[in-house]
Amino acid sequence: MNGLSAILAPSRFGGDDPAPLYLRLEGAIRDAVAAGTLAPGDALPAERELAAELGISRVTVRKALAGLVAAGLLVQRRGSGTYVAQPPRKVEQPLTRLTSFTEDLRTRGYVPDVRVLSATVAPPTPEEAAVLDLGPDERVSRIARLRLADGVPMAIEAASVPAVHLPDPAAVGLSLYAVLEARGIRVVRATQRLAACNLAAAEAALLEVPVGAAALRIERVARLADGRAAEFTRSFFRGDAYDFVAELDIGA
Amino acid sequence: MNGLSAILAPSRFGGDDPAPLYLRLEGAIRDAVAAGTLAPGDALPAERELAAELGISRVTVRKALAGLVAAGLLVQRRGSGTYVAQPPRKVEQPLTRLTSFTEDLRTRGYVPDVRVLSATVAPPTPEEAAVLDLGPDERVSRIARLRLADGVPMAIEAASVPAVHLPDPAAVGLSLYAVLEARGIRVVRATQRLAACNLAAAEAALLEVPVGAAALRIERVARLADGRAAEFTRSFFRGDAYDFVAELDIGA
DNA sequence: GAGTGGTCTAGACCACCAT
DNA sequence: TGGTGGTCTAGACCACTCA
Repeated sequence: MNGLSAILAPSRFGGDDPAPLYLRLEGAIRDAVAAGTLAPGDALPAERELAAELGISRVTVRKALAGLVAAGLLVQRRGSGTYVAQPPRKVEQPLTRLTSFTEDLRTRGYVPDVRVLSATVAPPTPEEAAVLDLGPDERVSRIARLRLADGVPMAIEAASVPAVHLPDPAAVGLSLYAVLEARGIRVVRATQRLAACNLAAAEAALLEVPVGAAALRIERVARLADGRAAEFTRSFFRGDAYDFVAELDIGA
Repeated sequence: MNGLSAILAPSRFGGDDPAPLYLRLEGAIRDAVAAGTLAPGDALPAERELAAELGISRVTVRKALAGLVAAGLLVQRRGSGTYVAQPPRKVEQPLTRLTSFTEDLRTRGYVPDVRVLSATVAPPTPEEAAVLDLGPDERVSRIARLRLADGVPMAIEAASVPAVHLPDPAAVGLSLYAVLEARGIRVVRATQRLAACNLAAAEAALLEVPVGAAALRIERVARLADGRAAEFTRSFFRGDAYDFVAELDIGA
């Protein structure tokens, strides 16, 4: 017997609230987490136990839990149980400077790390050809990396660079710009597009968040002093772990 | 009889794919939309019909559809049916200038509109008191608005301003800054924090997107020339409808 | 009134994790 | 081995939409 169900029960249950059962259960658990009755790391009663004690079906309990897992409030581990999630530390990043991810994290006291997911050379996709201004007979080097802070996945970065600038993408470790710089390629400015999206299964798995979790999708085109595009990068930053900060001036 | 089920069936069904049924159905529908077999606005077969023709249960069909609704690929209308979503036009906004939402939209060819959700004067919350540097005996004016472009909800804006600057929040229509300016209050710069989040039920309903849809949460603190904070605004921008663009210079 | 999605149930089997 | 979450079923009732 676990007393938690008893704690959850009175708050929104039993009344003649017309809201769906699963939403009432969701709200009750949200309240318990907000009130501290359920602390990060705490295990919830098993689904079957919750269902039995609340007198509702397990499917309904699962629907409530699914909503909270999608919201990042709970974590479910198969074979183990359901737990209150640890709220991650937020990382801040300035939006108006072209900074090194690695240095950025280090100066903020995190231990940066990177995992190279893939490194290939291939003909450009139509999108790459258009953005990087490449002919169909030229080639692009692609490097996909997973960025971590203190061991926690923070972002996926997939960069495309004309192969003439980066013949060996596998040589890239922490910093793409360091490798480019060593070859005399200096990026001086970039245009960044930023939007929110729900993560698909593949990206969610890499970032260790539930499918559908919110992320920032950032597309960056970096250019040389002469205006030629030298890099196209698409990144996915975990929405629950990253804050971007911008200083704005008054517009015209 | 609707031929769509027959079209969906062969692509990933029937094989001994070990993936869960609902994920296979999700993939099949994704493929059909990507291939154009299902075009935006098209109605899908009814849930019961899909279940019957595919020989699976309606609960499983619903789980697959729920994933695609959360991803923004489908729209469900109670009593009517399930439809392929219309991909919305994306609005671009520069991130490095403090611009007027209304003017911004107008110059881009949209018809801007606003709905005032609430306008109140009240004692500050602890958060407002800290950010706006208010004493507990001072008061804040709050104005919550829904921004629309061509009639489509784009963003929710909840602004808090010291009441001495804005005695009558109900007087604010399209532009908060215009009202402030008329009283001689000139905002000259702002700090903006930007993160991705999954929308809760209340915000999702206002923006007419499914619960859990990705949004940009932007918190802005605007300041006067003397550095005093004059405005604190928290906004939620639809992730599927808004792109923020920033020009970056090379960092130190 | 017929059809649709929204909710809910009771029960089943599986894969996985812990002990 | 026993408990956990993950998947799936067949059937039910409701509220809503649309003709």
